[in-house]
Amino acid sequence: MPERWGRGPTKWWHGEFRGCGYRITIPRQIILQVLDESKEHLSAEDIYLKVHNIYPAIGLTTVYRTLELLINMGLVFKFDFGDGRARYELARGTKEPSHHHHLICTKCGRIIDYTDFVDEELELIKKIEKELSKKYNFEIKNHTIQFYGLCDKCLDKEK
Amino acid sequence: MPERWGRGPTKWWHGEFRGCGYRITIPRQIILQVLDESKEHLSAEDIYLKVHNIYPAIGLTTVYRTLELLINMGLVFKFDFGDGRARYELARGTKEPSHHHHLICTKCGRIIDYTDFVDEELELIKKIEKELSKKYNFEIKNHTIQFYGLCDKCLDKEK
DNA sequence: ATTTTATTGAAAATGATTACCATTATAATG
DNA sequence: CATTATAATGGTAATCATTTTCAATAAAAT
Repeated sequence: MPERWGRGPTKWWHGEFRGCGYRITIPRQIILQVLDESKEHLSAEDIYLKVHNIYPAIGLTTVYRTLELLINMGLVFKFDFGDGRARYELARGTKEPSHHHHLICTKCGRIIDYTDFVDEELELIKKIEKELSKKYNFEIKNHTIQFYGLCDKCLDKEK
Repeated sequence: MPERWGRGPTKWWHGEFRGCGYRITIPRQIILQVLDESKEHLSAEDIYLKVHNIYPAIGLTTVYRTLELLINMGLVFKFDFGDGRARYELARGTKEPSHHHHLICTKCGRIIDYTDFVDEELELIKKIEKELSKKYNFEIKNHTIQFYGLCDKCLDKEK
């Protein structure tokens, strides 16, 4: 759904920004573009490097600051895979609805996204979400299911 | 099951240590004691402070080192709730089998352990684990289910 | 075009975790 | 029990991701 709002590079999230009283700036546009173009779980530095390729004047500080803003707006999710750096991902990717279920190798840090059992999982998750948010009066915005262990390569190396 | 292996402070994990060629030292004993006596999700510093109360000569470095050792031995699990500090927990508590399913408030960092739906969840988790480990040749050692959002107190404050 | 004020970027500060290294303590051996 | 080899320790310094600070800049309202 590109360019639905008139000519020029007007994007879907412009309205969200204006609605919150935030300004639309070049760094913010490019950071969102980078997030939108990558499916991977990007660290702040990953994002910084990609952004830097497009527009070198943008600093790492701005990347962190913008990510925090986007998280508060609900446009970005932050993940922690236990390797000391956070990962960021567009909440509502322009592609399919995101599914944050991972296999994480505790040795090499590899992250495998699996999409098996999506239906069964989401059914259970939805049910749990409903009950828990009622019981604990908790507003659930996101969830993760992570399996930790050793990937095939690291299992081989152990022998 | 206290003191089953003769007199003196012989613990269940002594065998595990000797089997791996590791020495049994005072810091290690106290760190394990502290972990065993707390149910909470302790940070390294939490553990350090508790350990320090029992035996002040033990340093923070040793706490970190010992935790890493215990993780590699499979006796301790490390968690990351996204607040910048890792949390540690005995894998096989002397109490009930541990269940790492949490509600995490992204505003104040509060962590709620819920034990609802345990049976349903574990049934699905077990099934998924079986299939995924086969499909990806991945040795699964642990898993987490986390829901992120706003807790009741932080919801109140928003108004 | 001017003005207000949010946003930015560089550098410094912070906080958790890790590396270094000389000292100490465990446990194997005589 | 004394000796010895070496694993383990603890304090300090280093590292790395993330935040804070602050003067300069740019967005958008006027």
